[in-house]
Parts: sequence; C-alpha cells; structure tokens
Amino acid sequence: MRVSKQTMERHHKEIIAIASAMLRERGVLGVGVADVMQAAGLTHGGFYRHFASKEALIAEATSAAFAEILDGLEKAAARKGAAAALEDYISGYLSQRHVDQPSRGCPIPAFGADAGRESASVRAEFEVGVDRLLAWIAAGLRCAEAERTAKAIELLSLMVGAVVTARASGDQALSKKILAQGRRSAGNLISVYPRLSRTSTR
Amino acid sequence: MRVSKQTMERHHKEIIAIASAMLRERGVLGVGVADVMQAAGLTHGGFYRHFASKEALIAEATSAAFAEILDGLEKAAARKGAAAALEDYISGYLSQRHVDQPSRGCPIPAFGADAGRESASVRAEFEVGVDRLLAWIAAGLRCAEAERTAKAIELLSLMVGAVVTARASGDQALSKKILAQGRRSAGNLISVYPRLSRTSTR
DNA sequence: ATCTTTAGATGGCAATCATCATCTAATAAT
DNA sequence: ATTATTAGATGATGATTGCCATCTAAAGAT
Repeated sequence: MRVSKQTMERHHKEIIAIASAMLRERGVLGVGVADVMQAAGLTHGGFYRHFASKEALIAEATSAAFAEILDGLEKAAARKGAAAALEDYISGYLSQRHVDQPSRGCPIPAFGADAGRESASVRAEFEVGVDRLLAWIAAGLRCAEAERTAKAIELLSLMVGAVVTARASGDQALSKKILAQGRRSAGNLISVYPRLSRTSTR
Repeated sequence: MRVSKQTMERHHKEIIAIASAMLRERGVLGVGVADVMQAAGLTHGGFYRHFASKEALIAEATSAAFAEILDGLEKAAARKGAAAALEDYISGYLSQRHVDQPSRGCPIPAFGADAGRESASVRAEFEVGVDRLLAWIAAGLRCAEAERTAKAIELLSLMVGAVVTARASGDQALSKKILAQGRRSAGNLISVYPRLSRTSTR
C-alpha cells in the first residue's frame, strides 16, 4: 500500500533511528534488515524502497547516531558552557550506565571495530563523526590552543578504550576498576594544570 | 576416519589458532564454524568432536590469543627488561601495522566490543587476559608501586581506544593523527616524571 | 588378531541472511 | 474523475548459519 510523503519520511527516519540503536547494541553483523523493519512496524520487503542496501542503512544510521549525540552536546555547551558540558560528557561516558546500555551511547566503542571492517562509505561517516566529536571536546578544554587537539584525541582514546575494555571484561570487579580509573585519568587530563612530563626532556 | 591422539591434538590446536586469528580479523559474528574448519583443512562436520559449541571455540580462541601475546611479552621482558619491553609493546601497539593487521594483534580492540555481547564464559576469558596484561604492563612502569596499577589501566585504555578509533576512521589522515597522538600520550605516561596534576588540588 | 572406540567426512537440518520480483492499495498528478 | 506512480506487503530467492545423525576408516585396547 502506498503512503503519503510525510508518512514515508517519518518511516525513513524511524528506520534509521531504530537501526542506529540496534547497531550499537548488537554490532553490524548482529543487525538484520528484517529485524530493523519489524521493530519499525513494517515488513522487510519495503526496505529497499528506502535504502539501496544494508550498507547504505549502516552508513546513514552511523551518521544519525553521531548527529544525535553531537546535537545534544552542542546544546549542553550552549546551556552551561563548553568546559562544564565536557565534564558532564566525560562522567556520563565513563559511567556504568553507558557501559551497560550501549544503544544510546557512543558509536565508537559500540561498533567502531565493526566499522573498520565495513566499506569506505561507513568509515567515512565514522570519520566525520569522530572529527566533529574531537572538535567539540577540544572546545571544552581549558588549555593552550596549540594543545587542544592533541589533548582531545588523548581524552577520547582514553574514554573509548576504557569503555571497550570494561564491556569486554563483563560485570565483575575489573570492569568497575577500569571505569573508575578512567574517570580519574580523564579528570587529570581536563585539569587546568599542565603536565610536567609534557614539557620535559626525553 | 579416525586419527591418532597426537594428530587430533594438533588439529585441535590448529583450529584454535586459526579461529583466534579469524576472530581478530572478522569479529565474532564474522567467523563461521565452517570457515574455521575449512581453513584448518578439515570439513565442518568434525567440528563438534572438538568443541561443544561455537561459543566454546570463541572462549578457547580468546584465551589462546591472550596467552600467545602474553607469552611473547614475558619472553621480551626477560630478554631486555620489563621497562624496555613495555616501550616496544607500546610502539608496536600504536603502529600502523597493528591497525592494518588485527589478526595477530590485541584481542581487545579487535573484538572486545563483540565479547561484551557474548556469554559469561567468553567474557571470563577476556577478564583473565586483561588482568594478566595489566599486570605485565604495571611491571614495566617506572613509578611508585601504588601508582602502577592505575597507570597500567590508563595506558591500556588509551592504546585500545586509539586503535579502535583509528581503525574505524579508515585509512585517512585522521587515523594517522590519532595513532601519532597516542604514541605521544603513551610516551608521556611511561615517562619517569610524575604528573603535576596527579597530586594537585582540584 | 580381533574388537571397541572415535576423528573426521558426508550430507542435511531448520533458521536466518540480504536481496528482489510481484502485487496491491492508496497517494499525487492530471 | 481518471490515471500514473509508488510505499509497503507478500513471498521467494540462493547462500549461509550453527548444529547434528550417520557412516567409515583407522587407532588403541584387548
């Protein structure tokens, strides 16, 4: 049955939103076209009126996941300032909640490894998202302009690695230890005080 | 056809070795039982004489991957000292080669996210491996005893996150930038000089 | 030398996968 | 009001999935 233009656009967005959550929960290969369509209240056959392939959906869903997160971050920065928003972002990122619920969380620890195995179109979306995220983080850092990008990369790497490792290590003590240490390390990183070692000889 | 005990044991180990490489290359869902058996020169039917399930293979292959890496690390530490071996480990970990060839690399960035979705038996193997790896890293750090574990966790998180993010971002400039910054950050971390911010007020 | 055991081969199971041809019902254009 | 267009439903495609029953040939035990 045919459907109005608005309805179709709504369906399109719903499919992407559902896919972006399922992607983060189950990974690229864990998500089936039929699963996504069923979750959207549609049948699997209509999928190819919306997307050229599963790969195209993955790319769009990746873009949407980053866009959703970055929109939230930019609003938060506008509301309470870049530095305070960054602190909130870090504590949320390195929370048990984020580890336990990947579906609304950061795409990088959730399916970054999968994305590396996907086609260039998916990796390109990831690249754009990471770039935007790094720029947002850099804007919230209280440090010399020249150091911002470097520190942003260090901070993001630290957070991504802590979440991946904590998730892999299950719900045991080690997982919590990694998260707690991640919070401490990130706190040090965003501190206004420069590192002695950063300017040291070596 | 039946095969001698030694041959069977050899087959068993070959299956695990192949699976551990394929796991890191394709992820958990990207590896099929038939793929592994074919790569081992066997047919898929014999698989269940060796393993109770695919899950059991994943668990054994995870354990084997960590064991192989840690054996190498311990030998390196015995040969040239823990601190020097750690420096080598870091530069290898954050190399383009490691990003491009996951099959012999660290399991954490390769399929840590997948492992988080797997059963407790797989996650348990991951936990043991991460624990051993952290202990080895800690032994190579030149810093106060009390800080070793914390620094080891920070260093591992940083490295895992950098590799995941670099892989996800494709083979472009961003990927290389993340790796290069990871090397710089890791270098600062293992430096003998303590961080000012670590002991600072906040 | 005979018998029991079993690793691996063969083939097939139902389920799932991405993809697509066909049909239909309703929208959008005329 | 009539017609052209098309979103979605239906159902099937061949390929692949993990898993298993059966067979067989060789190893290990007697």
